[in-house]
Amino acid sequence: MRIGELAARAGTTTRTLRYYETRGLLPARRTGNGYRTYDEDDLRLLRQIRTLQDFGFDLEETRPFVECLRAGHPEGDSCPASLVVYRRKLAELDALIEQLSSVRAQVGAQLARAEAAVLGGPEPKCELGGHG
Amino acid sequence: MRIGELAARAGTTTRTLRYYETRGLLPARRTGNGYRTYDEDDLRLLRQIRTLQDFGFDLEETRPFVECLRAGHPEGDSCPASLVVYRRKLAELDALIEQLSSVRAQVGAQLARAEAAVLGGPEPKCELGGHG
DNA sequence: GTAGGCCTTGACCCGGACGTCAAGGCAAGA
DNA sequence: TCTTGCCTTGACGTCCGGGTCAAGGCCTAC
Repeated sequence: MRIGELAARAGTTTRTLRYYETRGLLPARRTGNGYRTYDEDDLRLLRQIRTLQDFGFDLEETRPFVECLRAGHPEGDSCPASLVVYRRKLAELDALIEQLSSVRAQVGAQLARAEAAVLGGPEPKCELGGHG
Repeated sequence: MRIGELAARAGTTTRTLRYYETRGLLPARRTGNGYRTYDEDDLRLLRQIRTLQDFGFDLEETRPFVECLRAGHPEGDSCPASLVVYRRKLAELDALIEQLSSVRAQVGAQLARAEAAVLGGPEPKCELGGHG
């Protein structure tokens, strides 16, 4: 199939596929007139990339999965390198969620304090340890 | 004070202050020779901006707080517009945390599945299992 | 008078994942 | 033949918060 069909079947754009090719992630064969041509295996690779992208993996992080599939393994995560990426991503997610939760708590406290100030006058000035 | 001193006292850079000025967020008075000049109130505005930036607010979101202070209110969040930003940010944080938690669960499940497959699953095409 | 440190504006650079033209080639239908 | 639609490469734009020069002005100290 050509680039337009592949893009449509994967729910993405031709621009994206050309970009992946410049990154060496999804190279294409060419027909006589220079058109890119892809097969069902390429669609599979592309869907692996897209799934991981939807999870927030950046392009480089999808590479081990793509290479794993291209090497003939049944799944993109059938290789140790992919598992390494999974574990690193889990650690990143945990750290990020923790940080965001902390920020959420602080912003929530600020909002509560500011709302109280509006209602009851400018008595408390600090976010912690109220007195008086 | 001039731009270098203000930057140093706020723990930021002169480039950042000039950038804020282009955004209309922290305009500066000028001396006869064209140098920017700031006072203690500007330092206060700048610190408000930096605090919110550290929380992940983008620059535009800090504007209501800055204008609130500039209007003479005791705190940057003493104005309704600031509270609106607080609430919207809380909603964004909640949505983001929820989404990341969902992704975290899915990635965790994928990792568990892939690890199980490596240990005992069907892998006729390769011998990643190690111990057979 | 000159070295050094601060200041000015302008302009380009970074990353990530593409979007959006521009100019033209190729294939198929009416 | 002409139109339509898909394809090609190349190049620039986007978002965001600045970083990093470069060329030159201002002020002070020695």
